[in-house]
Amino acid sequence: MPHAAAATPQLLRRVNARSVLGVIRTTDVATGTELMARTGLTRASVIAVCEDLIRRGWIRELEARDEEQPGSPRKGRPARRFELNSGAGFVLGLDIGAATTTAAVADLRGTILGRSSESFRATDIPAAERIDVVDRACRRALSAAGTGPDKVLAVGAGIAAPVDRDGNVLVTQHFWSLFDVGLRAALKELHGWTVLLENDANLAALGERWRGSGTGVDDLVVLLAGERLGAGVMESGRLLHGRGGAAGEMGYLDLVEGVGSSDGIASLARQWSAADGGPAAGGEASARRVFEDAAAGDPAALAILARISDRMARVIASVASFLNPEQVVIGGAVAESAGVLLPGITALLPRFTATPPRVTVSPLGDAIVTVGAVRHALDYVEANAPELELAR
Amino acid sequence: MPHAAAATPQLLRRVNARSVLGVIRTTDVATGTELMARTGLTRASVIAVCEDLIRRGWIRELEARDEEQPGSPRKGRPARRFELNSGAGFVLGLDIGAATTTAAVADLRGTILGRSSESFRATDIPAAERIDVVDRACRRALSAAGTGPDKVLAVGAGIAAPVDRDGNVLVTQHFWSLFDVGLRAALKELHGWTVLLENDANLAALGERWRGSGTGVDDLVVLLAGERLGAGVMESGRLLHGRGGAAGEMGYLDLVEGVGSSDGIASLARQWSAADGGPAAGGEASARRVFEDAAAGDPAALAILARISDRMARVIASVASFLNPEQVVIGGAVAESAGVLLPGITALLPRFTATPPRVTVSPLGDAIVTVGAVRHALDYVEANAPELELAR
DNA sequence: GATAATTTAGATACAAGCTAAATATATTGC
DNA sequence: GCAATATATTTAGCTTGTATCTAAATTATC
Repeated sequence: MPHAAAATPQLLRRVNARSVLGVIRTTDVATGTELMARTGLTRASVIAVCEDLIRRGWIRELEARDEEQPGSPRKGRPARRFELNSGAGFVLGLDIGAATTTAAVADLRGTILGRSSESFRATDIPAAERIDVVDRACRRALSAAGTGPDKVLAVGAGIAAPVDRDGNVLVTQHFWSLFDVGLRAALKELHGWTVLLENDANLAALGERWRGSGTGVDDLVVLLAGERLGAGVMESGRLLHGRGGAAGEMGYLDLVEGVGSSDGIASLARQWSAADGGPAAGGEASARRVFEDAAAGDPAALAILARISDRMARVIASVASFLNPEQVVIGGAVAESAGVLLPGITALLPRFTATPPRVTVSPLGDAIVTVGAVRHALDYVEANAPELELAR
Repeated sequence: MPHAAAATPQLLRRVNARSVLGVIRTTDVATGTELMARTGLTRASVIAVCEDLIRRGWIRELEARDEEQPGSPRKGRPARRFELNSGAGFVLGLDIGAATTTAAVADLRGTILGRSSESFRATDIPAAERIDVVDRACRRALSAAGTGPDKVLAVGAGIAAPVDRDGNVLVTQHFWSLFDVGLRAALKELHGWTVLLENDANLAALGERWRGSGTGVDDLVVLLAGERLGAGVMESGRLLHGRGGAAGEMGYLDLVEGVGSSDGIASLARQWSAADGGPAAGGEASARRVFEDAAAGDPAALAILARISDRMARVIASVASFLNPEQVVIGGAVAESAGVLLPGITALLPRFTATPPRVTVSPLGDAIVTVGAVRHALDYVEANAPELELAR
């Protein structure tokens, strides 16, 4: 029996409050008149909503201004001015990798105020120790941001494993299974935080659409292309998960001609330069070395980059053919270097797909997942504001 | 400037009316008390909403019952009983193929009451003639259903071309470009109908989720697998379109090992049986013949089916790997015959993907697209009820 | 066959939230 | 100082909801 929630008059206030808050979030300061124009509400309603929001701590009213606003030589009675109380709460964005966890703290505007990275002692440490390291990264980032754990409204966390729509980790991979219930329960108990787990490539897509090269693109694919290829897919502005959260996994590349594996750019550069008798295989720097050598004009390195371009073109084309995104962004550790590949990839695409997307490289660098995690947490906060309790 | 619509008190009635109508749609008859239980509204509100809906023609009140209801030996004051006025309006579902157009008429419950197919004189006839044929199919289907054009609330129409979220046809393909503006404008002018264009595979997915083997599955892929492979993809209960509506196109199969083209099952069966020196290539019946021969134990035919199974397993695996659907349905002209392929496909899947979906065959046969088109039109009607005007 | 129990209907009171219109209040410019 | 202007505030009224009480219709029981 679907017991739908009845729409009571209070629903109107919730809807309108969210709408007003949405406008205030996107402007520096807003007057009542501006809010009327942008929400379609009458002044009485706008004021009532604003007073509500002030009481709940989400916005605040500015005092009479002394200095002249340059852009607004106004006459008439001065308007009441409202602004977002951006420090009323904070969110955490986590990038939990195999070796390192990075935490970022942002205010309600999404301004990142603090960061901290902590490395794990080893890759096979027990879950409790792992959670401890994550917690330490969070605390340090909060300190750096000048705030504390009780001000955190939500935590977005990215891991390199399939995560379904409800934030549950697909348990086929032992390594990450510890994080599913464990992390959420631990941080809930320690600080009362709500943890929103997501796949790292999915968060990268959120981040890229928010503050990367795909701003405002509704049909966007982000390829994390460092060691192993993984995709975060947004269609019509929504993340794709699939039944068990494994959407964006690229195992099918094993079967694609001219590709054959889901190895990433750094991995390929290393393999192929080793095969060429280049720098010893396994070297951390050898991938970067290939790009440097190519920049210096080394023919062997250039040949490797051409092979990588061909391969990436096939990968991107296969995705573009089936999902028809407007844009594909290459992100991850190699994003900076990958810029030189773009002309080659773009030129090859029409050979492999009838619907070639725009291809760009992420400007977010290492922060791509944490930025996305922050966005994910903010999405949650914004969806639940202003009912969400700020004070604690 | 996003001029959001203000939430006025009338919004509540709209929301609640939709919710009440949704319950009535899924039950045969509903009493006030049942509606209270399932909507969470109070009796006063339920009655007010129902009276509204009666006035607008969407539901009607049943008279006092004479006969005993078997399942309900009730005491107490008899309840008022409401039911959907399922004949208050109708929808059309069209399957517009290259050779033939089929129209289906359904009432508000989705019961299909009439069908009609009309063939085109040739494939290169002018747009006006083509639209004429479509119109004739519509009129005949409406007659068969015992209703008329003025009772049509919406028309869902499927074509074998990419259609974007707004119902615009990707103009790369000349053949279909005529249908974009032309069909919509013509039917609007002739009858005042609202035409909702969609890709045929997408409609097949809607149909399959509604009344096929994928009922209620949120992450569902339907493969139209007759002549050319095309996919309709639902993720989280929503259709995927991509930027230009080309999502679900399978051109990437050209690059997949062991596949190499997006030829469908019937096409492959014909090709391979001709190569074997089987029935002359091009014969309409030769595809079916392969399945018949295989059923009779013919080794050559069995070998062809094994090859087809391997190929389909690779196709399904590639999709499953990237989108992680819960289920993949094989539909289209060959769906009936394809049942024998299922064990083979299912057995091969784990070799090609870590996330093998359930694979089934569509029970909807030729009607798969029209059923989906009806569902598409009903979705529109239900989303706009009860504001949508019934009388004309 | 009258009475009690039960179930639903209908009526009344009231609260939340919105609009609309009239009135009041600061500020600028002359 | 006064008009013009832009905004704020107040008041009345509408829609829609909930909650509560009373009335009506039917079945079960004595």
